[in-house]
Amino acid sequence: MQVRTPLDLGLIIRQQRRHLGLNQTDLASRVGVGRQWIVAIEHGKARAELGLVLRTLAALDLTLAVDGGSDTPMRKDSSVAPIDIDAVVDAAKRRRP
Amino acid sequence: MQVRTPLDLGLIIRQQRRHLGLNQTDLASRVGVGRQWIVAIEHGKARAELGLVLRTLAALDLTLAVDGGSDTPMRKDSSVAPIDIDAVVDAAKRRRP
DNA sequence: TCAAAATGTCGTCGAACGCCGACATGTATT
DNA sequence: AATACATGTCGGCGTTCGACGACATTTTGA
Repeated sequence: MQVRTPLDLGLIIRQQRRHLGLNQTDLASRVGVGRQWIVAIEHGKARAELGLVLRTLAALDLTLAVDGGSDTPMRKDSSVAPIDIDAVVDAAKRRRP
Repeated sequence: MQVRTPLDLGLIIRQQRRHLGLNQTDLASRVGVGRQWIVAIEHGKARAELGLVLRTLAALDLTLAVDGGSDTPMRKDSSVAPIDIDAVVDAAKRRRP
């Protein structure tokens, strides 16, 4: 499921919470936040703490993933290995000798 | 790329920022936050605002996705359509008549 | 229908946010 | 070596968070 806005996240959380048969109070104590925080996040609170959000997803057995950019690089030229030279040089440069 | 902790997110952001050839100041103004916020998030700040995080990912052309739970259900019995009865009933119940 | 449970909202409070400007250090380009 | 740029860190400031308790409003179940 795609997540573009805080509300997207909130709807997913609510759906999964109900899917697991939990009420807001249950989930709140499981995550370690106040019940009111659950209410807020499910309503798409934009200024919620990142850490609490991640803990909430974990408590609901949901996995978060980021894709795009350097992951799944352009497969147009399939002959050469998908190595990002810039990234390699970059990484090598900032390694402590 | 999997995201389990705020630091995971920070490392992905940093990598993608460099991949796009941006410095922290560039990214900050692109997202609409202070440069210090970029510094913090790349270091795994747990209490960062969700909304700013999402805007940052969008600014970096990264996509966020949630999977698990009711999404990608068990494909063992491939004959029947992958409909979650509970979810359907649940949705129908809370529709305004 | 009625009572219990779930959900949404209010106000108070200490703590932390994110912004800004200014340094300090590191890095690279000449 | 010297300069310019990138990154990390500090303190001050106004704003907002999230916890908590209490209450209002659905929603559920017998």
